[in-house]
Amino acid sequence: MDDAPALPLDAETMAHEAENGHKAELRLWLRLLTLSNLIEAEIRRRLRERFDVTLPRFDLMAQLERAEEGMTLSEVSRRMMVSNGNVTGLVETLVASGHLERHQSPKDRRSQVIRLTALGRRDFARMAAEHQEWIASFFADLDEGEIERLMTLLGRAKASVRRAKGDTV
Amino acid sequence: MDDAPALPLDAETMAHEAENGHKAELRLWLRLLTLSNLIEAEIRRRLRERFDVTLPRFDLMAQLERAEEGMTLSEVSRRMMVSNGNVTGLVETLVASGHLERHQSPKDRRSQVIRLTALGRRDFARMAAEHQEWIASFFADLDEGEIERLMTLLGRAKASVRRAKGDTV
DNA sequence: GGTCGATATTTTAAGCTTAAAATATCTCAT
DNA sequence: ATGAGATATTTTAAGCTTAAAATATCGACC
Repeated sequence: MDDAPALPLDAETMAHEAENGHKAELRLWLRLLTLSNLIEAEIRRRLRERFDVTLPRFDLMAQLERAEEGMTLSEVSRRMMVSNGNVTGLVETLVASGHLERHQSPKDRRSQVIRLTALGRRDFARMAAEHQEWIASFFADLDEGEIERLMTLLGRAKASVRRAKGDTV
Repeated sequence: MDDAPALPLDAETMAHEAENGHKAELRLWLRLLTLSNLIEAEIRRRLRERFDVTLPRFDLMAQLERAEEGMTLSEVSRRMMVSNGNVTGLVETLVASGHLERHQSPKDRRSQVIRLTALGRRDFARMAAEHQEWIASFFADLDEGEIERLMTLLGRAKASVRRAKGDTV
């Protein structure tokens, strides 16, 4: 903690910094974030415009799509990586709009199982089809090899982040 | 709209889909989003824990760091890519905490110029130093070449998305 | 000089998100 | 059986975010 935290940087180190003086890793993070936000904002805009639905609601329905027997709120919350309370509110809305149904779990009286209704499945299918086309068009200028390399590198980055997060623990 | 929207997929197409039946582009988007969210959540957590500050406030201060003469709210709003009303609220908070000062613009009575105070510069410098170390550690398992390739591919992806967004207009 | 469209900012309403606290129920070791 | 700790859910308070409407001012054109 005490060793030279603010030493002037040598020439080689400087050469690795960008025009804005940021380290390569920081520039990478900013580019990643910008791209992610750019895509997400456009998806939100289109979901709203085309289907009058929010992204969180779409994501929740996506989690339930393949769960024929439904899922508990906790399971949805874990998969979406959001808080329990968050899911409570989203489910409330989607039950009210007729897209979801909830039942007490027969095995655990603490739990509720939620499931897409017929309306929910129908509406989600429509939205998912367009959504997939949007995404494909976003990356249309990348060839197969580039997509493959991006997948690999992002996978390695994800592993690195998980390792780094845990290091502190 | 009428031409065969749901034709069964041929073998070659199927081969390009993943275990979960998603197209490569969709899997790429999900991986990108997951990584971005993973990093962002950890940064939010650490900023809160270490400095009791939120990410949007940190981002706003970051925008002002190099603007010796300050910036207008609109300029900040454009650079942060968030709404004007959003900036209004963040500035309110940071002025109250003594990190920002605001002045009427001498040239335009509609505009206000905001600038970091001495406290703001000092606190931001402390936070930015740690923040940069966090990011570096997150990507520590990637070598220089991998970071370089990721930067390039993300840059190409960004260009593709911008092109695709505009296509509809 | 007056008017009109553009720009800067604020306000408002709606919705998302979280952490933390409160309830209810479950599980399991004794 | 029972009591403790774990788990499922909801509630609450605080904060972020946006779109849209409302104000105020600017700039340019007639």
